[in-house]
Amino acid sequence: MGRRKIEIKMVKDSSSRQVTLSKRRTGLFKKANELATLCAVQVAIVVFSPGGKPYSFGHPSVEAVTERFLNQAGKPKVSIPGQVVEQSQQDVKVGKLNRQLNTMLKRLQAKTKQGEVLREAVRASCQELTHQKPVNELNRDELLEMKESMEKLREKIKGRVSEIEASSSLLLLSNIAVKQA
Amino acid sequence: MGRRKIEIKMVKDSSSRQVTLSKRRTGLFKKANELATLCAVQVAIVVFSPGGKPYSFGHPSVEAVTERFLNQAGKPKVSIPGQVVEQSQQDVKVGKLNRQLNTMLKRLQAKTKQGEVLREAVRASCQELTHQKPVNELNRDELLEMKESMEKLREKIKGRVSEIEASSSLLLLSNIAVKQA
DNA sequence: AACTATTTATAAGA
DNA sequence: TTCTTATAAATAGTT
Repeated sequence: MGRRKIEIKMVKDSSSRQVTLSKRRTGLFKKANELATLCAVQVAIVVFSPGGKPYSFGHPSVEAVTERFLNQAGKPKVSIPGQVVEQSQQDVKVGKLNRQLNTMLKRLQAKTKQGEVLREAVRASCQELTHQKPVNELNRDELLEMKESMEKLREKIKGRVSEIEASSSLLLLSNIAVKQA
Repeated sequence: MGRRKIEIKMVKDSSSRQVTLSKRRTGLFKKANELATLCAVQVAIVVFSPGGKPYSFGHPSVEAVTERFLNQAGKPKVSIPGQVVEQSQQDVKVGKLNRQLNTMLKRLQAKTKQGEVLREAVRASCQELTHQKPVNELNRDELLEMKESMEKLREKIKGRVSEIEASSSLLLLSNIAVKQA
């Protein structure tokens, strides 16, 4: 689309590669925005440059769309207790089940990494609060706001712990079932 | 880009909206593929149609790119204990800290949803194993493979629980620090 | 960043 | 849906 036709191969010159990236990234995001508007769809795009810089576009947000995708991608197609199931779903192959378990494992590994980031953030926040930004330098409203944020976060984390413990128990059960065989 | 110029507004006619979606989605994915090839970058696109159908393009994969994005998006820019910090980092505004806490909260909410999907998957797997696919219909290798998968998964979940508990304790500390003010 | 000559994407129509 | 084609839009090479 320009002065001459180009082959779709990696652009060798690093400098022009960056120019191409910048131009085409802009074009891609514009197209995505048009698609979202014209067709009333959700769209998310994430691009990582070779240097590791992230660029993203999302409607309504990258997080909303990608989480939705990740969640439904892992949603098992096997039957759920208490729900009516079709015959085709009852014929699920064992291999499929195994793939699902592996998918869950991968997701959990990702979450473990996220957990490390989170913990580090909390540590940093704590450090910041107690050593780098003396508490008496904050005004009353800022303190209250921060306190609320932290309390909410703590509640969420507590809830998450019990959820995970419940999952863990179920896994123990299924593990025992296999051992009995 | 066609017979005539169109405004970038939602296409009213449902039928032509679907045609537009189909054509433009194809175009968008093609562009993304070209970008990945020409510029040696990672790209992921996710589109959800109004009906909820997901369409995606990823290089090397949607999962790899979106997980990377989600993991690094929350990485705190505040100082980390035990590391050398630059002066500019020590001047972090309290508002920034608060935004980071809010970001963490959002991420946790997303994880909570994921946890529900996971737990349901485990339930379904257990059900499948004990009721729908009698264990004696599986061969020895299949059983061993499944058992291993489950044990790995259980270990990961246990690890995650202790991580979260650690975070929880730190949060309690920081909460107390605020209260003292 | 701007500027165009071209290529590419695509809106309508079949 | 798929194809055709006139036209709008994107962009490669250049300044």
